[in-house]
Amino acid sequence: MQYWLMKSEPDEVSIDDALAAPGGVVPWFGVRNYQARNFMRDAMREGDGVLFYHSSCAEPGIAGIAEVASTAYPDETQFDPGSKYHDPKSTRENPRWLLVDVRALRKTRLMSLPEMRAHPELADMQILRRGNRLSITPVTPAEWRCIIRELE
DNA sequence: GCCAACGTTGGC
DNA sequence: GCCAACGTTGGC
Repeated sequence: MQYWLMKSEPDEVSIDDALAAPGGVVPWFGVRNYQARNFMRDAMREGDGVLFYHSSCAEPGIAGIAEVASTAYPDETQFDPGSKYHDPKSTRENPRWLLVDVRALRKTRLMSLPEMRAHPELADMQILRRGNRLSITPVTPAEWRCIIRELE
């Protein structure tokens, strides 16, 4: 059992959108970074805990709790010429990009970046590091417990 | 819209 | 394999 923080742009898929999906399950499409892909492919397992993070928006921060709902499988958007996630170099025989399904469990109050920074226990979180751009990052059990406690 | 940080690309 | 140029991310 591991824990993760996953960024989503709420204009694209917000925690409300995910909760409104059938069973609260959404495919985490659009990851186009090898490190993030490898986390999904090599380390994520069904039932892993997920902090649902809203990025590139007015109020960036943790907005909900979710869980990993599948192992990795090919991201269909890479094959769709009409998608902004289309990758002409990827083939169905050898797909370059994968995704996992994520099940939204509940919406929380927003835990903002400044609030996260104010917690000494969270000081080492990857999301808080300068220049961090990775859309999927591991969260330690201690960080997870701290955040869950704060959001209760 | 700015801009720092970082990943990717491609010429050599 | 180096590295400059370029594109993207994402908070502010």
